[in-house]
Amino acid sequence: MDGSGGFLSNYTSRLDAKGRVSIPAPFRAVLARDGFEGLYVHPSLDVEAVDCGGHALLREIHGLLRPLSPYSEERDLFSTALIGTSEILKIDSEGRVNLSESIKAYAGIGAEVAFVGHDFKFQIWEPGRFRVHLAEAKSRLHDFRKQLSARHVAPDSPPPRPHGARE
Amino acid sequence: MDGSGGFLSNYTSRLDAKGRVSIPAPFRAVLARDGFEGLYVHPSLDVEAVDCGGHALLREIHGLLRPLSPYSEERDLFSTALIGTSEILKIDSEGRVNLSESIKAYAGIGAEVAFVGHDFKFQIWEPGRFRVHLAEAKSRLHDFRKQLSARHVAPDSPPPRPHGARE
DNA sequence: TGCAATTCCATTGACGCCCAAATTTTCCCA
DNA sequence: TGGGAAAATTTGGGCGTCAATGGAATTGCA
Repeated sequence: MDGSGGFLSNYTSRLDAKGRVSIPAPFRAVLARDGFEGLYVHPSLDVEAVDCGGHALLREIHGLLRPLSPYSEERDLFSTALIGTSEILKIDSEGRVNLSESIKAYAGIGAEVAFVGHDFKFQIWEPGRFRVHLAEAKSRLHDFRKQLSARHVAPDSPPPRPHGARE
Repeated sequence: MDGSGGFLSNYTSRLDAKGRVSIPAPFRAVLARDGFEGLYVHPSLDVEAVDCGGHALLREIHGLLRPLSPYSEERDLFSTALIGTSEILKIDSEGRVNLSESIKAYAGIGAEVAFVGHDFKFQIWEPGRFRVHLAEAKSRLHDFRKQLSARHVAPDSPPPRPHGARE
């Protein structure tokens, strides 16, 4: 099912003999609503996967660049990494795309890919790498929540604060 | 009776030949009041069960992401664990859902499931695991209350040593 | 003209959707 | 307080649609 929100959940599927993969139908529904023609794609900045999306993703990218001063080195770097390596893939009438060689190389993609929802965009991973990445993400999230809860309720160990200080 | 509050009590039922389970009617009433279309589902962050709900649960999950800056590595990572593993299940006209394979795998679900109310959300468990979890929860709660009462009785004596110093 | 890439078409299987039966629960009245 | 009727819920199944996949045909390019 597909709510009215963004890209959600994850799906794995095989490339066929010609190297095509069908974008999961729920994701296609989001793209259709977004109204972008084709699929906007660029290598992800900090992981070995590719970011995909439509207008919403583009907006996010431009939002990242806008605050950077026009001729700064920083802006140049981002612009090179994001825009310079972007592609727009065609989506055939069946909802399939053909990943370019450079994309497959970057993400280490072979016979299968994993589609992973990130609300305004989704990522394409080599499934094995994704499993590792997901485990890492869960573990980090677990630590993060532990910190949060430790701060919120200190069940039976009142912080060794001298007096009755309100926080 | 079903109050006007959240998800309450627990129910167990079997999956049918097509792998469907009907959501207990009292829970459906809560969902209807919540107004969410479908059932928002996510592997629980703390236990081997799945969290289910509507807008209220969605708010909890997205609330973890909101404070993180848009294109940060941390944001990406957490959204992998949160959004990438969420699903929205369709509820048929009889109030049944079809659990995905990944959900069943995560929770170890076979032929039966237990629905457990948690106020603003409910969980789906493999019944055996739930019994174990419940037993442990009771035991932990017992210890916890013991500490509390001990503190009351001895108002100014040094606080009793906490139990399990945390996993 | 041969090769490759893209578009189009067909098959398969899964899933959503609807209808019907049976069991359980609720409520009312004797 | 017990029986029984009515309603609601839980089950089971059938059918149609859509998505995924594989192959065929057509077009463009060398």
